[in-house]
Amino acid sequence: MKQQPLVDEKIKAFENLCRERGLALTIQRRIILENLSSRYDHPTADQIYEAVKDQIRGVSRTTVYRVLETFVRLGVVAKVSNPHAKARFEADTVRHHHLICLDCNSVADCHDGRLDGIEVPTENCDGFEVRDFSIAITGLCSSCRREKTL
Amino acid sequence: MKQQPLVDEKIKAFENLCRERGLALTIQRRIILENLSSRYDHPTADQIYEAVKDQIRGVSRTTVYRVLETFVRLGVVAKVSNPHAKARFEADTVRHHHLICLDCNSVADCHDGRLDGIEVPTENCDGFEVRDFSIAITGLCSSCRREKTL
DNA sequence: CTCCGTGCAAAAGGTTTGCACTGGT
DNA sequence: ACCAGTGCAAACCTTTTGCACGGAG
Repeated sequence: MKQQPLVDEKIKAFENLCRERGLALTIQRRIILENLSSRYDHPTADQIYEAVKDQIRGVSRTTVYRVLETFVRLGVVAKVSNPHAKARFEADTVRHHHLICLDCNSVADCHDGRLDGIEVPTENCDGFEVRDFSIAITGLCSSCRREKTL
Repeated sequence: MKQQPLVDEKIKAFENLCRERGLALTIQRRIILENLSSRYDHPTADQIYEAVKDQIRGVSRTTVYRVLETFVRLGVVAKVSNPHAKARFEADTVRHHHLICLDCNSVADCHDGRLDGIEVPTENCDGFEVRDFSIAITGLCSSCRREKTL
């Protein structure tokens, strides 16, 4: 689990954002953000639903989808690109990259300073205005690698 | 449109692959590959279906999905990661990167030599075995940018 | 001639939408 | 008290699957 302080910060920042914009700080939003902030994996909407349904009496899958969509729109969480159908989410908004396993489809984070300095062509590509970038590294995660050699 | 020679090469390579592996070179496979190889965008399975259904009498959506899956398995085309639900495909197998528009969700290619030299940490990340990588650059494409300033 | 590949229809997810109610501000 | 946010159910859309037929090797 991530350090509690990080989760608290995230929640606090979101509380402020809600106040600023007059958004309702509902139990659903709070617990979903709390859950997503405290995990390392990149859960799908459904996995988040499974995780929070015991904490929020009678929460619906629909709400999870809507809350996540709101978070994405606010820039509080990110939708992770991956080559599979399901959308995956993460609360880490610091620039980092993703290790995507070709075998088990898991998505792991990779914070590596060496990759931060990469210069993305800002002007060259047909007038495209660069906002951010992320590297998707595909390969085999350690556990799938282990299985292969067995 | 891409230069015709590129399409021809792609088809020829696929013909050889079929011969080698004893795969059937059906009209469906040929026309779908021809279509995907000749376009610059990153069409969804459905967009390809729309494009080829007039050329292949009575083709079914199912076939398009299955043919694309076959191509991906053979490494002839790639499934592009993007932060939206639908899978997108491309026939360009040379390493390159993607410009993803936050506004219109379009995916454009970016071949930039400066990005080819990037050293991805091969050993650091928890025993992950790196196979390949691709950079997803998010921002605004030129036409969406133009609209915004209007 | 033999199967692989296809078409059809139906199922299986994942995600979105309309509407009425409820809880946060 | 007002209205954004939620729950429910149903719709929607993409993708997958089972089965029988037909065409490529």
